[in-house]
This record gives sequence, structure tokens and C-alpha cells, in this order.
Amino acid sequence: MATNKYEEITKAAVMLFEKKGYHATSVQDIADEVGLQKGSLYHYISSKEDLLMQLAHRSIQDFNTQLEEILLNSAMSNRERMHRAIEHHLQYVTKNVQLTTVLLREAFSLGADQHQVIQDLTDKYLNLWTQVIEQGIAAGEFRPVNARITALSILGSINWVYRWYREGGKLSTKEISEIYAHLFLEGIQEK
Amino acid sequence: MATNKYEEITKAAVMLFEKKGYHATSVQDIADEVGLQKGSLYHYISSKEDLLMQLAHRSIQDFNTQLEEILLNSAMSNRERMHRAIEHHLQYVTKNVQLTTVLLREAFSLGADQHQVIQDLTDKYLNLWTQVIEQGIAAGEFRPVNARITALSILGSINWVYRWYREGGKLSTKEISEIYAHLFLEGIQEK
Amino acid sequence: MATNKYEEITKAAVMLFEKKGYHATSVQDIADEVGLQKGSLYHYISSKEDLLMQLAHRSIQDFNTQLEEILLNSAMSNRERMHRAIEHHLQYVTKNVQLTTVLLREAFSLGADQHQVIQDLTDKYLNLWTQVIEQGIAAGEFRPVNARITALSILGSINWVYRWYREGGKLSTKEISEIYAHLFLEGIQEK
Amino acid sequence: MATNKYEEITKAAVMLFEKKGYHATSVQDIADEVGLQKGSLYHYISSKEDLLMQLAHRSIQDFNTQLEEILLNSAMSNRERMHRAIEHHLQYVTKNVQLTTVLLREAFSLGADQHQVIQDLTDKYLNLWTQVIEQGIAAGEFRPVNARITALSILGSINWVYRWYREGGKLSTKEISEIYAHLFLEGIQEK
DNA sequence: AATGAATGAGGTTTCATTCAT
DNA sequence: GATGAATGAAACCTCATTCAT
Repeated sequence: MATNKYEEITKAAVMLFEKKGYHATSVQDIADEVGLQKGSLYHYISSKEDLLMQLAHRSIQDFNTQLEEILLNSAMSNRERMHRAIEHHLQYVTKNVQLTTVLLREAFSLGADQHQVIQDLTDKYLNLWTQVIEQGIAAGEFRPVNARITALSILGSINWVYRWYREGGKLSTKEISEIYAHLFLEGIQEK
Repeated sequence: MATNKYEEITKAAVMLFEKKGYHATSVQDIADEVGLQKGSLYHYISSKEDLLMQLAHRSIQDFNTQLEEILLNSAMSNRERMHRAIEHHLQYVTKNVQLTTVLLREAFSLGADQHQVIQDLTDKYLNLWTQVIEQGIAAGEFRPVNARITALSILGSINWVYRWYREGGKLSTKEISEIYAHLFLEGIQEK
Repeated sequence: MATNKYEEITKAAVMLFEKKGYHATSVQDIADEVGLQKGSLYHYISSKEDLLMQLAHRSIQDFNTQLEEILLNSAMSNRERMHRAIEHHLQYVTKNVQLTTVLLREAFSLGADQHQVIQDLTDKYLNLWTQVIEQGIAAGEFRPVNARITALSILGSINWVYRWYREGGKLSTKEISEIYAHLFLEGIQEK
Repeated sequence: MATNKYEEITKAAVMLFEKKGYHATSVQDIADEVGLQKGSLYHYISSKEDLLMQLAHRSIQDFNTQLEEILLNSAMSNRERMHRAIEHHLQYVTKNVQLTTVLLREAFSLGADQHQVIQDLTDKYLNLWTQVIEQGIAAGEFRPVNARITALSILGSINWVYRWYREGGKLSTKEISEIYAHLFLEGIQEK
């Protein structure tokens, strides 16, 4: 099914990094998983850390691309944008729990330079969210909240999902999205 | 200055685990930090992992104790309880960022058994939050939301704070609390 | 000269375990002996203990195989069998003093599980000897002695040889065998 | 019951050395056993190795003393001497299995110098046995066997008993002695 | 006599990576 | 492209011993 060996290695790494953690996964483990010798892996990857980097990078890029698309759609209100952003984020997390876990839990293990690259892309993602909120406030759709803190709080909330979501649970991704969207838009207080 | 060597070791470990991560911190690093030989550390700790365990355990216990106190206070409405719980949680996180980081980021590095102990305490904490929400719903204070998912979303949000909070930032802990409390209670939507 | 690195390691280990003892021999010592880095040894062995296990196992297996062959030879009287068994045992001990020493002196250093495996094979060997004696009694060739104790006493005696035998001594293995065989068959008493 | 602390330590060491082996027994283990701190032990012993030395020394001295007494008894025939020597040796082994084990299994762990001291006393013991046999041959009581090899074979046999003897077994020490004495004097062959 | 903190050397093992074949 | 031998640094931990109190 794997179109090529690198993809295979990548999949094995995601799976193992998620299951055992980056540090606890040895290059040997990955080699075993794809049926190669340890040494042979190095025809495809330049280092274990680089493998992690590629994965984290791919994941955060996906998040950014996805959010940019939503923002570029001029037909939506900011309320709708927010709703869609939450929905897409959660969809990505739940459809790619392992990869998301690698990004959110393991990227910290990267060396300072590489980590900074991921950090910058993460900041960019945060900024896009902040922007949606600011636009919503400007348009009178949202209350005049602190946009950055609010973005951080929403993102923290929906990122956290990788920690508890398991496929085949009671609620569909769609249902979870609705709960989250409603929560952030309306709050829990009875009016 | 240190009243007790074990506390000193504990502090060094928290600091190093937060800065470099558990795996990247060697026993040598800790020994250097407290001015002991590597071997001498083992008069105080039984293993590096146990050191991590003690720290994580202490932290999650603190969280639980704190929340239980709020719940036992019968004079409050559930709305007030929620508000106070958010405030206390954030206060703990911001006053103990390093320790909280060790709990939330590094506990995963514990062996299965130890990790389960922490997990169980964490679940207990989640259940206490869920309980507040359920009581609020029963009392007509909150909308009839899915209590567990809502608890998870709020907790994820306020836990995430360890990832971006830095002492001396623009906002005080109190102000951050207000933003979070308002968000979860009222939502961001303009009425 | 070595056809195979693992054999080389094995030989070095036998030599060192015999000379210095298992505990006093470090993995470093073995590595030095074969001209490898400490870490490189682990391409060939899974642990120092396993190395000991392999050696002990090989040795006791040899003993068993050898004795079984004698027992399967139906052409012999039990007196002849006993004589041959003593001779072969002594021949193995004197031709493989180092390996025998590892088996008899160091197997105790194995962990409980591994040690039990060796113990079971040793018991099996004892049982084969007991069997020869019992058959000899049944056939009227031997006096009606306690077969098990007698087997233990003979085995103790010929095992002990590893403690004093040195190549190039006054007596040949053959001569030593004759002395032992005569002793156990006839006793020392003048008739 | 212990008349003094040193005796207590000595007993603990014998027990532990026998159970776990000299190397696997830590000074901590011994301290725990007698209810002292590790450091406090050194008021009584000069080193762990010295402790082993004292025990081995005591044991081999006992063997020698015992045998010398038998030899000094001029009233006995050499046949009787041999019988008594076997009986006393076995009695010592079975009454002091732990201590005998320490002598026979662990003395090898002593440093070269100390080990030589034990070796010399052991050689002396062997010589006493050889002497009995030689006297018996000279007196026409024994066949003209190789006295040293015969002594080694008998000693090996009765030393080996520490490997399988367990208190409360089917046979009494007396019965075991008879079997051994008979074996070496008469052999197993039916006349 | 007893403590317990501290040492420092040494032990086994793991592991990412390289490279000749 | 694949192997697998080899590296060498670093990891965690143990332990006999010392010594000031």
C-alpha cells in the first residue's frame, strides 16, 4: 500500500513515536517495523531527529494550510469561520491522532533550531486564529475579548483532544465539534 | 539555604526536567546542579524515574486537594465554584509552571505502572470537574451540556497555559483567570 | 584464525571466567581479549549472563549426550558401562577444564531461572548415572547399594577433578580414569 | 543468643554468602540482617573480603583440627581411621552446610594472597588424608593405590555433599557416612 | 559505638550513526 | 539498495569504603 519506502518508514515512525514516545523508540524499532536493517534506514533518512522533524513539520503545515483556506473564503462570517476552524481542527486531530500526538507531544524533543522552526509555524497558526477573532470583534460579531488569550484558550482546548480521543468512542467528530463550537461561542451559562 | 537535601534535589530536577526534558536530563546533570557526585544522589532517590514520579505525584495531588476544597465549600453556587476552580487551577499553573510542566509533559515518560497511578489521579481530577458541571446543570445554572466533554475542553484549555505562560507577562494571573472564566461561562459571541 | 567471532568471544569468556571468575570478569575484559569495543560485543551476545548461560548449557549438554551414548550401547555389561562413563567423564573434564570449571563453579551465578535450567540438566545427568547403577544391581553385577547416593558420590569425586587437574601432570587421563574406576568398583581395602 | 556483635555479623554473612553468593551479597545486606547501618559494620570488620577470609579460615581450620585428632589417636587401625575421617568430615559438612559452602564455593573469590592461605591449609588437609592412606598401604590394610589421587577422589566425593545435602532428608548423616565409607573401602562390585 | 552522608570508581547496557562490502 | 559489523559516547546504577559528628 505504501507508495514508497520513505512513506513506509514515516508511517512506522509515527506509529512508534505515538505508542512509545520519541526517546523510547529506537532506530532499531523502526527498522524492525519496516523490515529493514538499522543501517539500511539511513538510505532514506538522515537522522532519527530529522524523521521527527519531517513529521512534526508536515503536521503543523497541514494545520496552517487548512486554516488559511478557511480564512481565504470570503463568503463566510467570522462566526462561521470560527465554527469551521474548530471543526476542521478537530477533524484533523481525530483523523490523525498519531501524527498530531507526535507534533504536540514530541516536537519538544527536537534540537533548539529545529524546534524553533516548528514553534514559528505554530505561532503563525495561533496568529491566524487570533486574526479570526479580531476580525469578528471588529465586525461586531464577537465581544471585545483579548483575542490572543482567547485564541490560546480555544487552541489549548482543541489540541488537548489528542490526549483523550480514541476512535470508536461514543461521540462522532462532528458531535464533538458542535459541543466545542457551542461552548466557545455561547459559554455554558444558562441565560 | 536548602533546609533539606532531598528538597534541593527535587528543585533541581524540576528545573532541569522543565528546561531540557526528562530524557535529556541526565542523573549527572542533577548531581552537578546540587553539587554531589552522581552516586551520592542515590542516597536520596531510588531512581531517576522515581524522582519523576514523586514530582508528578505531588503536582497532581495538589490539584486534587485544591479542587476538593472548593467542592466542599457548600456556600457557593456552582457558577462560583466553576469560577473559583478556574482561578485556582490557573494560579497553581502559573505559580508552579515548572512543576506543572513536569506533570503535564513528562509523566508520559513513566513506566506503565507508575503512569497509570498518575493517570488515575488525573481521571479523578477530571471527574471532580465533571461533577461541578453536572451539579450546575441540575441546579439550572448551566445549559444541559455534555458534562464530561465540557470538562475536558475546559481542562485542556487551562492546562495548555503551561505552554505559553511566562512570569512577568503583560497579564496578571487574576486577569487571565477572568478571561478564561468569562469565556467558558459566557462564550465569545456578542448577544 | 577464528572462523567466527562468536566462537572467539566464547573462547575468551571461558578463559576469563575460569581464570578470574564470572563476577570478576568484566565485559570490558572480554572485549579487550577479542579486540572489540565494549559496545560491539553486544552484536554477538545479549548479555554477560547469557554468555555464561550458553557456556554452561553447552557443557552440561555435552555431558548428557556423551553419557546417553554409552547407555544406548547395549553390548556392554553395566560394569563396563560404569567404567566407560567414568573414563568419558574424566576425559571431558581434563580436555575441557576451563569449560567444565565454568559449568561447575560459575553456573551458580546465573539468575534463578537460568540456573534452574542448568540444574534440571544436571539432575538428568545424575539420573542417568543412577540408572546405570540400578541396572547393575538388578543384573547382580553390583552390590545392592543406595544407587542415588552412590551416583552422587562418584559424580562428586570425578567432578572435583576440575579443581586440581592441570595439563601436563604426571598422570595421563587414562591412568587417572583407571584409578577412579578401580576405586569405585573394588574399593581400597585389601582383601 | 549471639555472644557478641562480631559473631552475629559472622552468622549473617555465612547465611547470606551461602544463600546469594559472596559477590551478590552486599555489605548493605549484611548490615540489614544484623540491624546496623552499613558504616557501623566497619567497627567490627575491616572489609567484606576479610569477613569471607575469616569464615573460610575458620572452616578449613576446623577440618584440619578434627582430622589431626583422629590421626593422633594411636589406638586405631588405618581402616578405622579412614572410616572415622569420612564420618567426621561428613558430620561437619552436614552440621555446617552453610559454612562449608562458603569455604568450598566462595573462597575462590578471595584475593590471590588470601586465597593462597586457604589453599595451603586445604593442601595440608589433603596431605593428612594422603598420609592415612599411605600408612594403610604400608600396614597392608589397603591395596597399593596412588595415595594422593585416591585422597583427592575421596575428598572430592565427600566435599561434594554440600551441593545436595539438605537437612531433614531421608538419610541420617550416620547412614550417609556408612554408604561412603563402604564405597571407598569395598567398592560397589559384587564379589 | 553508631550514624549516614559522601565518595569515586566501576559495572552493564543502549544506541544513533558510519562505512566497507 | 542493503547489510551488519563496529564504534564510542553516554546512560543509569551499585557498592565497598571512609569519616566527621
